[in-house]
Amino acid sequence: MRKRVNALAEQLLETLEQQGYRSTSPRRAVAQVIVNQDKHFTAEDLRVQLPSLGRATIFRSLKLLVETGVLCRVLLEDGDLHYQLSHRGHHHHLLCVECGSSQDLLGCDIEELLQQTSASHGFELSGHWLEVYGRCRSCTKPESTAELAAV
Amino acid sequence: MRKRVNALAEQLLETLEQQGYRSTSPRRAVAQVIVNQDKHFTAEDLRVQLPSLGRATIFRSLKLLVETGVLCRVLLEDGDLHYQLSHRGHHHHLLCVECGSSQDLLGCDIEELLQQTSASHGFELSGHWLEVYGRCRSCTKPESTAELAAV
DNA sequence: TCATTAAAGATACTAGGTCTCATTTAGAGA
DNA sequence: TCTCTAAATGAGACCTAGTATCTTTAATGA
Repeated sequence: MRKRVNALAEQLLETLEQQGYRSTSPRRAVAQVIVNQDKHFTAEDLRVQLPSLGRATIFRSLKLLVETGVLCRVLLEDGDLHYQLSHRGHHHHLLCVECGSSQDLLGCDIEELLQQTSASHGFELSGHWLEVYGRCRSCTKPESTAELAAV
Repeated sequence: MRKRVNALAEQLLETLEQQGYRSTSPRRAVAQVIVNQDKHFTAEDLRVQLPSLGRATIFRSLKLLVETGVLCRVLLEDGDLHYQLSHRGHHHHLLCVECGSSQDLLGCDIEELLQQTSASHGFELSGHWLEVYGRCRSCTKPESTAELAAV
């Protein structure tokens, strides 16, 4: 388990190195913490888990990881922006408003639909941002432990 | 021209009054400036145009107008959130990345598509956020004044 | 017109992020 | 392996967007 996580963290650092960035010990620490997150997180979350790193270093690392495509930003319903690992190029998220987990939205042919609709408005499409909110399978299960605890 | 704008500003204030909020002179000033904007704007934009109002008042007014549905927030490509007048309930925007203008996206059956796709992920849909970016008709026109000026 | 109470203004504070600058360090080359 | 240099770090000032608090002002119903 530990090994797999470290391997994934290694992968992030390799992505940086391939783009000419150095593999430093603060970056290794950030990568390790990021791959251990089980949901989207904020810079503050990292800061708490890495109290020995400078604040600026954390923000710089996040920015770099977003630029290199390792992380993506997710927009919460209230307008807050969080970070999470990005597994593919352009994609969208299904965000559970209850547990905060997120899945990638697959098989959604929104691009074509948007292309058509934009064209009909005389608009030359260049990009879009889509986030989908709801409750995931385990949060909708009536016999979930959360439900039982609440009763 | 002036009159029409004032009438629209009056309408915003009436919406507030109908919900039990007072029609004060700072709110009238904010409403007037808002209806004069030709694109999405920030609190800072209002502050510059209304230097005599307190900062907190501007933020309070914006918050109130968003809550009452008069304004909506638009997400820019870089993650910045701006404000703009909202003409309908739930809707999406086509944002021109060149001139900053925005149109409402009409005739986009995205809700149904998302409903289906979410369901196939075992996800109970509760909401979504969509912004579409591109270039509007006048910014794509090759003989636009902007193009000529640049040559 | 007066009393009540919402709203305003001033200002301190918070969150999230950037900038500057002196110091440290990764890693390329001798 | 040592040395050099550019890249990266850490500390902390600063910035932007927004909230909280507290005192004063003013809208409105009686």
